Amino acid sequence: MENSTPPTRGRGRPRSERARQAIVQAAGELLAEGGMPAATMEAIAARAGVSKATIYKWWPSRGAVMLEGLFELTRSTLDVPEGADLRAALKAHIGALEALLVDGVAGPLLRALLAEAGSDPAVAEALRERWLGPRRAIVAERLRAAIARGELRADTDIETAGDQLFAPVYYRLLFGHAPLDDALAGQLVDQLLDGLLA
Amino acid sequence: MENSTPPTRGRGRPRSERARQAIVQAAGELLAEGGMPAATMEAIAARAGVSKATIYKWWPSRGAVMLEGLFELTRSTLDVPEGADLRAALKAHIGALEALLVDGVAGPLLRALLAEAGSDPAVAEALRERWLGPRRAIVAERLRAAIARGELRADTDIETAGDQLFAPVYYRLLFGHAPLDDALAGQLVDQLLDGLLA
Amino acid sequence: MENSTPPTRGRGRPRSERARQAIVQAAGELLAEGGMPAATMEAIAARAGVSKATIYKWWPSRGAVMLEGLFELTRSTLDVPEGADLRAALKAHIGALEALLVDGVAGPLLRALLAEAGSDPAVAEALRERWLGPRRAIVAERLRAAIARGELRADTDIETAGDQLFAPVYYRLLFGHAPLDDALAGQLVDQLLDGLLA
Amino acid sequence: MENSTPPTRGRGRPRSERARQAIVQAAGELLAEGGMPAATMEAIAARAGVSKATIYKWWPSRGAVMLEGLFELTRSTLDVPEGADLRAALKAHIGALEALLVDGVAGPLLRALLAEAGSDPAVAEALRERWLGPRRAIVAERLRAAIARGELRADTDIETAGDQLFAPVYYRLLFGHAPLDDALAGQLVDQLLDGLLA
DNA sequence: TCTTAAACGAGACGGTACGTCTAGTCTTCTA
DNA sequence: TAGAAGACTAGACGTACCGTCTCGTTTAAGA
Repeated sequence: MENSTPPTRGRGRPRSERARQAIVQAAGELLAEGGMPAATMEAIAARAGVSKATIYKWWPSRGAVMLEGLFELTRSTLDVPEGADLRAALKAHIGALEALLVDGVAGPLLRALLAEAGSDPAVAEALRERWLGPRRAIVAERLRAAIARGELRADTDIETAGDQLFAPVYYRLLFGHAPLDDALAGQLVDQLLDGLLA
Repeated sequence: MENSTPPTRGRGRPRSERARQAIVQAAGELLAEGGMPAATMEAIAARAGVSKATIYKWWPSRGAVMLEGLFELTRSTLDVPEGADLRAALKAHIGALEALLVDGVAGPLLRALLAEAGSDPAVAEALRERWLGPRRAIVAERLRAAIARGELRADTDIETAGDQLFAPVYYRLLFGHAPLDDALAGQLVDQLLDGLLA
Repeated sequence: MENSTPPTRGRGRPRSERARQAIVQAAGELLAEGGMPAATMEAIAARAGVSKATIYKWWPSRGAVMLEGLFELTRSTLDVPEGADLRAALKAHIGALEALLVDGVAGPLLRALLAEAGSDPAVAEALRERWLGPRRAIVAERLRAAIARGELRADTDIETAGDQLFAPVYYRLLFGHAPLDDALAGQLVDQLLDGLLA
Repeated sequence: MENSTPPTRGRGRPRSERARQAIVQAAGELLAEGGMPAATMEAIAARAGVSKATIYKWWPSRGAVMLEGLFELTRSTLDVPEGADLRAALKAHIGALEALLVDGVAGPLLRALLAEAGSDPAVAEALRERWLGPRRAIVAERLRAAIARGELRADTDIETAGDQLFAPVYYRLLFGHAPLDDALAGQLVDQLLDGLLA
């Protein structure tokens, strides 16, 4: 009878979970300390106490390491406040995204990944699939439900509405022309729902 | 007031305008062809038929070269449609930005510069001062006038409104999750002005 | 006196003779095919269908594996033609050495070992003890007997005479400036015994 | 009119003679200190205060660097004692070769090069052309003259005679089974010229 | 027959050198 | 004196092999 445990426990020495974590963490630390140019493979390996070959064995590029770092950091940040009303729920989502990006390494990490995405389609794809997609899906679902309830206009373009709620957060992160503060989420939601017209 | 003396004509051989243009153009071409990793200083110098030292003599970094490339490409794209009404004027502005980014090298150029901005504050500053600032100022002025006319609500946050109009364009450029098409400008303006509420 | 207990037969699985042979043979094949740089431990293990750890368990270094390869190849090449006269016996010895080195892997093997001997005294020692020594001893004995018989001059330096008979074979093997052919053995012996003087 | 100075003084920065010497010297020192495994490209570059790229720019391999080192060390060791009689001249030649190899780095250098010659035909060729050839040519000429004078037998094989004079020196260098001392040269010449027969 | 223990294959690990590439700087000649 | 050519130092790149280390498996001796 077949063994049902899935990962097909191989014969050789198993992959070191300790090494995996040390690599991902070292990458994040270096990025936070010295920006993208400091997070070289060489430095990551040295900081993690790991051989470069070990990194290349499990990740095809620096971008891939950082992707894993980003997803590890933000594994449990998609919890959706179920009961809240639409306005509060949207503000909560945007506020959570801001909180995620404004401190810690997630902000620099995401900036580095957007840079890599320019020349590495795999990184771009992963960002869309695993970062952007889930967040947009939650909000899209909320908006769709609100339209169905008659709370929002029927001709609302959900894609674009999502952009208008989330895009400013990335925009301010990247250009740095305005702060990512508490007021932002409120203004984004209120202005979009109520409209600017007098 | 403009300085009329042609910038301190020194003793020796004057700076070659031919070289300047060749460098900036070569940088743009390489970026368009092979993305950021192809636009090395070495490759730019070779393509432009120029010595690397000449590039370093006039620009402090690759980012600075690309900044000049971006500004050269988009020198005359801030012409504002004076007479139009608010709605049309905003759509025209957003549409012009989309057109600028969607074809040619301005899109990749801007992505590269946002990456560099992460580790080079001078690039970040230049982007804010010379790219973002003028565009935001024009729209901010429009919005301010509309508020004064009583056309828009008095409590409108102009900064945030500008973000909600422009940020989605960069957002789609960087993540590539949705197209930068003609419909976008219209949806952005209409949804923001009218609001989403039924 | 020989120990008669077959080397402390322990409890566990006995050493695999099949593995030993596969390793030594693989090393020789790889050396013959791609020279020294091809005969890596990794490649030997792969070719032999053996784990690297198994090699390191029984040999301390690559040099040691190759030593065993050399001695295995040449186990029974010291048979001495008893009855022949001095001149014929010496020619037979040199000819046998040439034959050994000129085809098969013994030549490249010996070259590799001489290289290793430069940085590994154990290899140098083993080469002297087990390769050079026995061959020189046989010839030295022959020469000593001939001196005793009055056939050779009493002031002959046996060490140096041995060198003059054997060294040219290695010399041509290593530098490749002249062939290791049949004529060589005859010329070496005749010129040394008869002298060059007219 | 063409410039007659041969090396076509180019436009750019000229090759640094200081770097060339430092590299060759560092290679020799490292070889002397730690044998072949210590003379890595990395270590040579570090010791010479030179970038690895500079080494690879001028030499295709470590073997090529060492070849240049050997030839530099032994540039002026082919001076032939013209007037001496045959016996004395041969002893002088062999003694000079011994002196060259017995101290300093020439011995280890030559051993390293013979190892490389096994897998790099260019090194083998260079050794034959520039190391072995000149030395053998001088002795061959001497022997040829002696035959013409009737001092040596007419049927002497000059190639083989050269081997019998020189090969033992390399043989002892490589195997280390007997010293490279002053007596050797005398014995080699006397035994070969006079023959071993009583 | 069952236990025990050594040797085995597979293969991941930390380390180190490889040869290549790019960044910037420096030196020389030419325009 | 600017510019082109090109050699220079510095250091990261991704690859390969080293020798060591866990694993799970195999094989025979001893209980």
